[in-house]
Amino acid sequence: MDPRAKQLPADERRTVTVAAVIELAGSQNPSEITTAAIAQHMHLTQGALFRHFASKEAIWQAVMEWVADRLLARIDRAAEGLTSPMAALQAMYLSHIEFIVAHPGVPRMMFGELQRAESTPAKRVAQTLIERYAERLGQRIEQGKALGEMAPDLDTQAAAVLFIGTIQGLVMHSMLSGDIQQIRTRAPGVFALYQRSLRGAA
Amino acid sequence: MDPRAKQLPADERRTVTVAAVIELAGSQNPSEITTAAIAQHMHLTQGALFRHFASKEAIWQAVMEWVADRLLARIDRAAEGLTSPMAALQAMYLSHIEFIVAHPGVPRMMFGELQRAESTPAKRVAQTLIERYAERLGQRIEQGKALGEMAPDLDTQAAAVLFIGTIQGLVMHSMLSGDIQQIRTRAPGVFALYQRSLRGAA
DNA sequence: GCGCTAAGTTAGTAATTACTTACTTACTTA
DNA sequence: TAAGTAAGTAAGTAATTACTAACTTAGCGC
Repeated sequence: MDPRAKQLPADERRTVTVAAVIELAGSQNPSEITTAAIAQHMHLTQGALFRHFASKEAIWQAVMEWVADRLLARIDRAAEGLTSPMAALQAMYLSHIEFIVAHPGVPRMMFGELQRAESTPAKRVAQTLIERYAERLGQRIEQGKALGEMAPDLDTQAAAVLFIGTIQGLVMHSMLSGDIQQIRTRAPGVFALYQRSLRGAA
Repeated sequence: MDPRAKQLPADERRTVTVAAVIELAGSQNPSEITTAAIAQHMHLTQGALFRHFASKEAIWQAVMEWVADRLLARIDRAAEGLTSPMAALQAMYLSHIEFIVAHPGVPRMMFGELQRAESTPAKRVAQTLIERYAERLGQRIEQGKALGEMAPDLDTQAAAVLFIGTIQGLVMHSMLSGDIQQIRTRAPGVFALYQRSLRGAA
């Protein structure tokens, strides 16, 4: 049934490894993912992993880089060409939600990495990701104020923090219910509220 | 300097152990806290811990119970006697922020527990805590709608999710900056936005 | 088809970790 | 003060984990 792993060129094997970790993180605590579990999930022996990665930490770094690249590309593509800053924020929000539904392990890995005390390479990648993300949010919010779509007295940084909190709240909720799909049905309602907070007081 | 631990009665020793874990979680990844580290932090040998707790899991359960009791008591006390639902939410919010500043390890532990795949006793306590928390939020929001302080068409559950997200966003932000105190200065701005979203559209 | 190299396997190792147990010390109370 | 008990110590153990090294096998260029 599981005769033996097909041989793959090194870069492909690395790609597949990253995918395996992302998948595993969807169903178990990322900090408890062992190299043995990763290898097993790929139908490979544990030792083979170390032909392609110098250490477990290097695997995590590759995983976080994959996440950073894909997520930023995704929200950029979603907001591309949208002149309305509010519409752009909404598009970024919804594409982020879809990303999480497709890869439920991602928010868990992100939080897990940021939690670390030491500054590992993987943690630094996660930090840079959020910084870049916040930059993009800040730009759109500033635009929104300039164009009159958002309240002129809006606290840009608070609005960026709340945007991320919006998603975090949904993630928290889905972890409680255990059903990731729920995040999709709850998302619009939460964003509607967020939108109101940007528009200004009554 | 550190001659030997003073002997303590069992219940006091358990209390001190919980405090030690909470403290440790403030400066390191909760999932990496070992029983040896806990014991060392209390100036005790590792073996002594198991005189008072059947297992490490039992320690975590006690810790989460401590958190649940204190946090719920704190937000209840803060909102007590406030007739305005909006003012009550704000009081709960601010007292929660103060709780986090006093015990920065708590949100990390909460998230870490909820992340677990298996249903451990500690995880169940964390789940119950959030459920109770959400209940209280829901009550106040419903009151706010009934009294006209909040938009009548407000999505109660979305508002509760966003409330928690509000705090989660601040926690995320503080984990990035590495400075927990920042959460205190950023908190009012974020709550101001949240408040706007409850009041209703322009 | 031959030979070289990249990829995978197998069976380790050292370090760490939760937990145990036999013994010792401190405290209480009769 | 003597005895009993609760609390703490010291030195383990078995299991797990990341990583290694000696070997086997697959696949590609000539």
